[in-house]
Amino acid sequence: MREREELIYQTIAGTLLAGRLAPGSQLVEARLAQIFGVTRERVRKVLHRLGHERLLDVIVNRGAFVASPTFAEAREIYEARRIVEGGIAGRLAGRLTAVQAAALRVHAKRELAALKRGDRAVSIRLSGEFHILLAEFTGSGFVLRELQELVSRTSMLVAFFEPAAASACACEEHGEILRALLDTDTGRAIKSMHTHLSLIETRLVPRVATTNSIVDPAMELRRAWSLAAKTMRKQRRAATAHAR
Amino acid sequence: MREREELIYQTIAGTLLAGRLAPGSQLVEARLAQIFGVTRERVRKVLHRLGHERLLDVIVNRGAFVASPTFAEAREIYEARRIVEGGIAGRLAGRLTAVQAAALRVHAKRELAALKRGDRAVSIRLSGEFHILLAEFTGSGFVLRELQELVSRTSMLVAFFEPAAASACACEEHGEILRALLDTDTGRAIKSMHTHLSLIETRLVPRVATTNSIVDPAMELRRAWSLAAKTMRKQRRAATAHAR
DNA sequence: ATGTATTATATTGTGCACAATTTCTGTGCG
DNA sequence: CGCACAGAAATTGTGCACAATATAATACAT
Repeated sequence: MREREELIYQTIAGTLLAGRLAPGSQLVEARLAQIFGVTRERVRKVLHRLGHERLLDVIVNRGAFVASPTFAEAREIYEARRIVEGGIAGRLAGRLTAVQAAALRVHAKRELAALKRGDRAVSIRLSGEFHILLAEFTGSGFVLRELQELVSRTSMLVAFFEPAAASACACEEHGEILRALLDTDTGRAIKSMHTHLSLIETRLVPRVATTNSIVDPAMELRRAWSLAAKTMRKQRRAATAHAR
Repeated sequence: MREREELIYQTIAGTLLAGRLAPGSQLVEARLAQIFGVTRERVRKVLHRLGHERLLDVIVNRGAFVASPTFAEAREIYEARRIVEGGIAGRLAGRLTAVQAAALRVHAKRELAALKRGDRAVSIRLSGEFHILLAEFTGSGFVLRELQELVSRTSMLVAFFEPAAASACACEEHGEILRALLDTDTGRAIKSMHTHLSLIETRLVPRVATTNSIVDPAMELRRAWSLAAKTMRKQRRAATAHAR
């Protein structure tokens, strides 16, 4: 029962992060409970957790709604990232271990490969992981968690504000950041990180509450859930098969 | 009812941050519910929230326990602060508005005054607020929240690891940071922030699970609660008096 | 006496029924 | 037609009783 709750969380969070849910639409507890086959209290807990993490707006006596980020909020997120990732870059410059540097080089190579063969989905994912990787290398669990939250919210933003056509991730900038980090010039490392984030930010285009897709949120979640349940069964089968 | 829950949260959090509760001791839901005069569910919610903010360790099926920070964790917190406050300093250097600079100068003066007249309690509080103030001036709500959490956890640490005698806050260092921020030399600003935090860190002294005070947590909370209730009544009286 | 199984106790976790609140809907009135 | 208002419907919030779990105490065997 405990792991099912976690799976529900992952399902909703994933759907949210992918931008498949129309901003502002309500997630009704009873409805979701029915879909996921649990009691309302379980769903309720998950929704409040997502509210705490700012992926949902939960309003007392009214319910949980898909966060509808404003353009101003988007800029604030990027400013926050400049600050904390600037801090990360400053702390990491000239201090990377050999294995860390190697890992980053490998990662950059994979990014380039994905970009070249035009695999947009993988490209986006890897591009985000580069930043997470840097956070990991600070050795601070706190910083890592914070950056994960920031990156999560960033992906919601790009889902709403980024024209699908663009997003040809500025992969070379990661290379520049890496090079700066290997040097001992902290100022340069920080600066390259700042300009990188600012460049990403400029790709966002403001728009006025465009109804992305007015599909029923419940519908979309049902789909995601059946998918998750299927893969879970598959994994479980594989696990039992491996057990004997 | 809603505001009472908030008051309970504030009471427990405050007592925790002041280090008045022995690390590792359990906060039993039923007991607290009785003390605060609410149902167990209300207390339960507050405890889980405090767990999410890492002021309590909540373990499933076992309960909520006062976090007992290890020395290693303490060092991790300070490292995290170096990273994010380094980022803040780097972002703020040479960008402070006139009013911000003035506010910081006033604050520094108040710190010095408190230190000179030996008011330790105020001195500690102001010393923490200096950092919060800087976070505010970034204009990023996200960064502010993060730093508040870090500062909260720092005050728990000093309560456990700092010899009461010391803590003669290195107030002059704040002055140096301020001066560096007014300059446009970002490198210097970051460096002074780093050294400041490192100096604070060295004041902590490791010790092996010293039982600070083995008072019953419930006892201490009861005291804090009666105090909070009293001040609340006073405020309410004042408010109604003002209303007519 | 010591280690182990077993019951007892204390504490947390959960489903459910109902209360409180908000939103929707229709109706009457100007 | 617009607007205020009452009632209905939908939705969230909460207390309670009981289930699940972990810890302590006890009995028992070696």
